[in-house]
Amino acid sequence: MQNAVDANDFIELVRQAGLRPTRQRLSLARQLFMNGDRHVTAERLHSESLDRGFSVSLATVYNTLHQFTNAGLLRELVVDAGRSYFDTNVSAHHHLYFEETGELRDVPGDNVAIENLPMLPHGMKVSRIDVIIRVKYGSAESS
Amino acid sequence: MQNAVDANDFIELVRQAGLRPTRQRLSLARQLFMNGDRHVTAERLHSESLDRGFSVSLATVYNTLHQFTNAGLLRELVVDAGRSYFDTNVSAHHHLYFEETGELRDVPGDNVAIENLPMLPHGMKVSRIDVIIRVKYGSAESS
DNA sequence: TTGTTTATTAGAATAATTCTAATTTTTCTT
DNA sequence: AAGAAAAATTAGAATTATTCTAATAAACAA
Repeated sequence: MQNAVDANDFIELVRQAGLRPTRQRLSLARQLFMNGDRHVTAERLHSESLDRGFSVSLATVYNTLHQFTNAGLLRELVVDAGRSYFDTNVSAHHHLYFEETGELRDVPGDNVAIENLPMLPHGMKVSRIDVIIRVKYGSAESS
Repeated sequence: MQNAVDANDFIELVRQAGLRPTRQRLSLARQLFMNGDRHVTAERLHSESLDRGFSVSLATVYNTLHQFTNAGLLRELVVDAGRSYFDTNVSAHHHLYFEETGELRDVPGDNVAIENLPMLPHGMKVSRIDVIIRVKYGSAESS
């Protein structure tokens, strides 16, 4: 177990987000960022924590997810009403959403071109562009 | 008031959606489709109805919005967690979302090109592509 | 340490939506 | 037009995701 990833490896990450490296935040950071990209809900992250034997309140999970999002470590993602996903991949990219299973998969950002952005009202800027390609079971043809 | 639009003008629309043309559905259809394109929430449509002196239950508003959506008369649209909008424009198009005000505006569909769709798993088809361009107050540059 | 600031927590509160079971309306059959 | 059957509407309860509250605990600076 010499070089297993442990929560302390995330102290700097959390500090640089302007947050105190508490046990909870470190543990959640580890769960989020230890492996590759993830799309996770608050509930899921919470129960995952409990399963791993790390007790944290749901309120803290929500707080942490929002703080990480504000710090640019996560991106919030809404695919269907009444449920937020948090994506650990914050680079420009889009999403493939499997309607039946609820699975969410990344699509490289350069696959999608926004051609003629409409005129934005004066003083407005684009803060983000979300593209969600919804797929479902069925034979050929896009709807 | 010879040719004011009244709810009966929507009998055929509702029938063709495979639904009985009840007072409630006709009145809601009128509110939704009488004027140009709209982006409306259930709560809004409900209170608008009451204001117009037409009493309908919130449950019926929800039922009707979903039935119209299933019939292809509306398109459901999720821009932020925990709130659905229903769009009376069901042709291919996208959205501009003003983060501060919550305003939602249509963008013609041909302004956005999806270049290299990733390989879809066998037997899957695209059911819809949602593009939301989020804008906020600020000087120039996209994020 | 000791005090001050910031986090965490359990549980209550809120908000949007869905469900339930009773009543009313619409439609179909005659 | 009446009666029966099917479908729709309703009030209010229930559910779900999320946020709030105010009390306790942990982190940091002096």
